[in-house]
Amino acid sequence: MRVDKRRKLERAGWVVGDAGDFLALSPEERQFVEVKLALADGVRRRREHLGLTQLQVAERLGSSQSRVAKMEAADRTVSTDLLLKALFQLGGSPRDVARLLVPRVRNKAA
Amino acid sequence: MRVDKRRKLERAGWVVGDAGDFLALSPEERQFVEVKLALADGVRRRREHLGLTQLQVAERLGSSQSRVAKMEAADRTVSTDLLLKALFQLGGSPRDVARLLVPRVRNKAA
DNA sequence: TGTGTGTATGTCCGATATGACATATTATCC
DNA sequence: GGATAATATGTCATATCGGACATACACACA
Repeated sequence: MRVDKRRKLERAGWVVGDAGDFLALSPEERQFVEVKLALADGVRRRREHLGLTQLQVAERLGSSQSRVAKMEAADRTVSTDLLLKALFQLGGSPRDVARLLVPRVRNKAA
Repeated sequence: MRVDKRRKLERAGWVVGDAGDFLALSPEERQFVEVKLALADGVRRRREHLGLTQLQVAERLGSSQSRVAKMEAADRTVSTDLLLKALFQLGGSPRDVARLLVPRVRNKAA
């Protein structure tokens, strides 16, 4: 696992093997986290693509800036439901979501 | 919209235009429901493919038969988090999830 | 340095999801 | 019909989520 990804996980509050070098997550948990991170990235990318601030997105979602920040950080307290709803509210489609989950040719970045 | 799909939505508890003929959902809500139904179908298909009963799946998930039934029915009270976790616990991958979301060539059924 | 703008983090309380249980429905076999 | 197994539905107590707010941090620009 790359270091930046590890950092991201840690900041998101997931329990990481302290001394060692790898996650103490079961394969299933790892996949779930992977999905959540992908959706979170999708939200951020979509927001930046639209040239919006977190505050503007929050208003559009009927939420708050802090929650949007947490969405993008894949915080433990945000559900995939919330991430999906945010993505759709920002113009995404189920197909877009599917693309986020599959690193195929790597979506035209950022 | 096909009738069977409509039925499915209704049974799942989503508000459907009573007299009329179509959903009173915004496009975003519709997309979200679409995703949820796809995941729910995925759970059922995966369970059946494994030849398990809802009770057996429940034990594997540390949940209950009723909850599994609700998952497969895309009940309002089940989150996409739960559906995703169930799919992974049943051997699915993020890639599988992506496939569920895109009706491309229609996954080899059942 | 100070001011402004955007983002991150921590906490609280009301809202929703979850496992558990009871009970109903459906299907199959005798 | 009765009996059994699988699935569906309704409710409840507790756990988790979500919006709101305060506040911290980061980075400009003057």
